[in-house]
Amino acid sequence: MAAFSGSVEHELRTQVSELLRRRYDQPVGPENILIKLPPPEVAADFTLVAFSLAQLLQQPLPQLAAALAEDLKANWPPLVSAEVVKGFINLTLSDAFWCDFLEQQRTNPTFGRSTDRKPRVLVEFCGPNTNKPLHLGHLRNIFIGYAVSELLQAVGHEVVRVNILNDRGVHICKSMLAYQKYGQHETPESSGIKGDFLVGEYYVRFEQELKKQMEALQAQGLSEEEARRQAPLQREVQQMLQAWEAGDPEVRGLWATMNNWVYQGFAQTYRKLGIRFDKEYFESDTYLKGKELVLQGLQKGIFYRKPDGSVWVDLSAEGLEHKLLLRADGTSVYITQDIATALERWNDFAPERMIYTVASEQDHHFKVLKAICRRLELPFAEGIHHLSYGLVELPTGRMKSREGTVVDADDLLEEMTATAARYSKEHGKATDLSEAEQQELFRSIGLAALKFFILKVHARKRMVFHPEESIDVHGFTGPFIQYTHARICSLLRKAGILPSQPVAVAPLHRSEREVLRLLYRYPATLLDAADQLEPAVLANYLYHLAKTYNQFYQELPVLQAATDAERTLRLHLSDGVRQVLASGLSLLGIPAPQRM
RNA sequence: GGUCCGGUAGCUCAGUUGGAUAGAGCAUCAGCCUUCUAAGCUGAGGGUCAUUGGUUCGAAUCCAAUCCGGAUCACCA
Repeated sequence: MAAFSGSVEHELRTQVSELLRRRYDQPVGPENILIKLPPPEVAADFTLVAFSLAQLLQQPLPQLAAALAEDLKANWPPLVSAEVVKGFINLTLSDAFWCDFLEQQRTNPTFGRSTDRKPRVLVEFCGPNTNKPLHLGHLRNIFIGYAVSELLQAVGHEVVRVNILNDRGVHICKSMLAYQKYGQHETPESSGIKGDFLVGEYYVRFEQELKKQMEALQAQGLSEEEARRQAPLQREVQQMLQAWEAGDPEVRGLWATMNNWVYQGFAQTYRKLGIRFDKEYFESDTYLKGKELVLQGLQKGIFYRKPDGSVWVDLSAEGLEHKLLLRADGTSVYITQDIATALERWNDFAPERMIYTVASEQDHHFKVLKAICRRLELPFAEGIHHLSYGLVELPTGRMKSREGTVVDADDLLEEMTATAARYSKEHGKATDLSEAEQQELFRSIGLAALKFFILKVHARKRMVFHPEESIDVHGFTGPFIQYTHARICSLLRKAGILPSQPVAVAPLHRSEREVLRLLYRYPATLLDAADQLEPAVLANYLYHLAKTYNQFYQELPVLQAATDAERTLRLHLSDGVRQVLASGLSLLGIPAPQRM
């Protein structure tokens, strides 16, 4: 059905271009012809904006618009009316056109998706530390990254979904050290605590114990900075990091054990969220690489060495600053690792683009990364793209792990599920389902509420997470769209086998047309959302479609329609909406239950 | 201080890339279930699109300046 993605606009542009050339003997390229969608109060399907054409052709606007409307009516068969209002020409297409569109749409299970193949793209998202559970911030990252992956795939890209595990460093050693001191060989099995939460508890424990030690030292008159440096735990954790880097078997063993606990915990959470990765990259694999690349750059004179031995790059030509790449002791810093990881990904998959789903705090970091890769003339440099999203804040302000204001992903999911269950039971919903089916349903409704609440906001915007609003099921929410879908499914079940013949051309009601116009926009919406890497575009569209369908549903009977032709049309129309809602929700990673 | 991002209804957000009288949801108020799932639908009130100037047939949208909020400018990751 790629043929229908914007085909009317395309055809219209070509027509208008040709008609203008004939009438005024002047070439007007199709790209100069502006087609818009009329506002709701105008009962037309498309609007041709003539202001700029009048200017371009040096013709008086009223005459030009009138002439163009006449020419179009005479030469473009699908058109039944062309009304001129000021500089707008409002175009209405025939009922036959829309019925034909519906028939094509409905019988095409992949309507909206593009069949042409586009280059391979790599999308990184999630990026957790392996010392604590996933939290609300990761959820926004994951939802955006996953939906963008789905969108890119839907429009024809081959997509590689990757995760990056920050599995080494001093913060990882903190939970290890605390476990070593206080753990008493506790395991997820022995404690009954999910692995990532168990490790997280020791991370918190470390910070608490360190704080105690620091307070004792500060009481003796040391500054906070000095107290931190001298605290025994701080020294021990540094020693542990060195032991880890030296490959000490005992430390490495503990590290592997605890990380595996965390990974098992993450895997459970990923499953609940309905996401997966094609490949996971571990920082512990790449943190030593990159050094070679820097030394090559140094040889080529792209970088320079300071007297202390550290290596730097001067990015002032790009409006950036001088950036350290290797410390005086030869060890690499974060950005050096990132170059190495990018190279590894390039070697693994040779993607046209590498999309990094990372919070906007790191906007500057990615500018620098890209600039350095350009300097090194790495083949993937231009393909580096930072998919930047704004922080999630709570009504009380930013989440602070030290202040215990972090919302854990697992807890949140449980709450959403419980709320969905409470609502369903209070309202006597889905009572004909089995216990297991109900549980599954509640989970999918809770997930829908959460994902949609986050995805409906444009990624670049900061957002405040209001718990009460996020679990709402009314209005502009995920459950509302699910509900519309489930209601259509119910309708179609009652209708039995759908009439297979194409709909007879019946005069269309206004609300039927509005639904058709929206269905028609689905392919273009997907292209737009994928192009912008913006799931919110799709989320907004889906809400709009569901809302418009509900208006139709309220206004016109389907099963009890007056004529067979109307009944068939409305059933087909409902089926078309059902299909697009299911398709769109799936791209957002939201399940579409058939009853609720 | 430099750079980047944001500022639209009481609150949370859209706004078809410069087009028609700026739209939704929540909240408030008033209606609609003997008919296909009321997690729905209809209506009302609610706006100096941060401010000021500019660009033009036309600006929430583009440009400039200013104000407010946030992020960033680490030998942290």
